Amino acid sequence: MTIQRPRGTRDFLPHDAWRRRSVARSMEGAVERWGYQEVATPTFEHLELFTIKSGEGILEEIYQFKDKGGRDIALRPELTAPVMRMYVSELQNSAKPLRLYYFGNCFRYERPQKGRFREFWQFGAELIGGKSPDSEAEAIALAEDLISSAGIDADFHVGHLGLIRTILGLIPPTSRSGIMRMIDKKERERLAEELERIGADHLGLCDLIDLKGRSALDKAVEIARDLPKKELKDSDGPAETGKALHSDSSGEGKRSARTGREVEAELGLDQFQDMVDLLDCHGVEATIDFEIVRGLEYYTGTVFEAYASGLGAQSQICGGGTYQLASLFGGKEAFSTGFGLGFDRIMEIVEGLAGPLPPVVLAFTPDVKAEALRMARELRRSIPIVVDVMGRGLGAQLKAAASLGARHVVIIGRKELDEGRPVLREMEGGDQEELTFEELRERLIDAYREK
RNA sequence: GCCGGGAUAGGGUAGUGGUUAUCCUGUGGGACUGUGGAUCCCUCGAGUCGGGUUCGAAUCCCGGUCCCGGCCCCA
Repeated sequence: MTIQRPRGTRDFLPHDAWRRRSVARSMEGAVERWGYQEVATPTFEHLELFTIKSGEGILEEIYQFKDKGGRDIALRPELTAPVMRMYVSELQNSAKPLRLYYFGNCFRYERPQKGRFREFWQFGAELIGGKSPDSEAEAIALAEDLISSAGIDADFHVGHLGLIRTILGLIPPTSRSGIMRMIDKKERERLAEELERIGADHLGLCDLIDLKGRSALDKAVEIARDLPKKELKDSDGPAETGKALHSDSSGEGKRSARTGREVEAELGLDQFQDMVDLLDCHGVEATIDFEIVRGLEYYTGTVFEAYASGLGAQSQICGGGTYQLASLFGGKEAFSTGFGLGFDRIMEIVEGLAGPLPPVVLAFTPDVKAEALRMARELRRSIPIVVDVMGRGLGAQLKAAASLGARHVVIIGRKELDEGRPVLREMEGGDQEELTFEELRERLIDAYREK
């Protein structure tokens, strides 16, 4: 009986590995043209790093264990927290903003299904050190560039959490997470019923998350302006108004005295407007969509997601937003915008990639093996060269070359060596010619360039 | 964690309780120690695992594992 792979893991055969590396290289090339630098963090971290950020609830989906020193260790379930941990401990004093990217495997103990595995790869970037419409727009434009560099079309949806958080602040805390879930799950009817039940149906939440596209922002601004006048109808008690607003302290009286414009600014909607305009300058088409909430864990402003065109429910391939995590890990507060790309899902969509180029085979008669190996060594400085290790005769070597898919075979025997003119054989068609070593080398290099 | 469908050589498959498990492809070798994918011959290689029923199980039953699809979840 053979040993199986652990559930939810995959082997990548040469063709798959080549495709993945090829796409990863395209994305790396693209992200580096934006001036981002690669970073790498450990595959495992202290468990605490992830529970601080995401809460104890994630424990059951984390691969964790005690090491031999009794430490609680976790295989990383994502890469934002490790990168921010690294930032806090080693990069806090570098010039801002910091532009970092990463590509690495992550682990989650989940039920595998289409596009979801227990070991999966994330490609992501973080722009650390500023909370400006400019940096948010850059992050989104970068994400868009990465996805298209993989040869994929995606629809971008951008949203903003300021207003939703404020409205949620008017809702009894016990109802909030349920409401959030319904928004996230797009359970519109249940959401409406629930809002009505708790007397919050007049706050504009349903209207807000229905807002899509160009006019969405104006309408959101209207909702925001009306909001201060509103209180919960017959609710069980006063909700913790304003608590969800990230500027921590504002009394009720002061709040309601504000003008609509101030409220709008405080919610960040004006900045969001700027960001959307900048996206235009970046040449990115994105749909404004206040339904994007991304779980609301620690995102503070703009949030965004991307969906691959032409796929169904599994189509989300990117998610990100603006957050403040540095202080959680003991650093000075720093706003950052980042995103992660689901590399495996992208690979499921990518098509039209060729495979690796087959090598050139150097075939030789057994009596000149030593000379053949020397020649192979020379050629290998420029081109992939394969020589027989099975002790096969010349005919069998050619047969093997054919099944490797080789397009060229160099043939040498005593005669070719004596004349100093190896034979180059075109496998397709069977043309052969005798060349000097230098001519041979040039010819092969050219042939390799073309493809 | 839940529901459903699966699992037979490396890949693809046939086989409804009965000798030695079918075929294709593939691997290695040979015909063929100076010219390829053809042909022929030989070889290698399999019923997911564990229990049960039975004189006898790839086949029927139970459980585990893994895969596929869906639910939950998705930082």
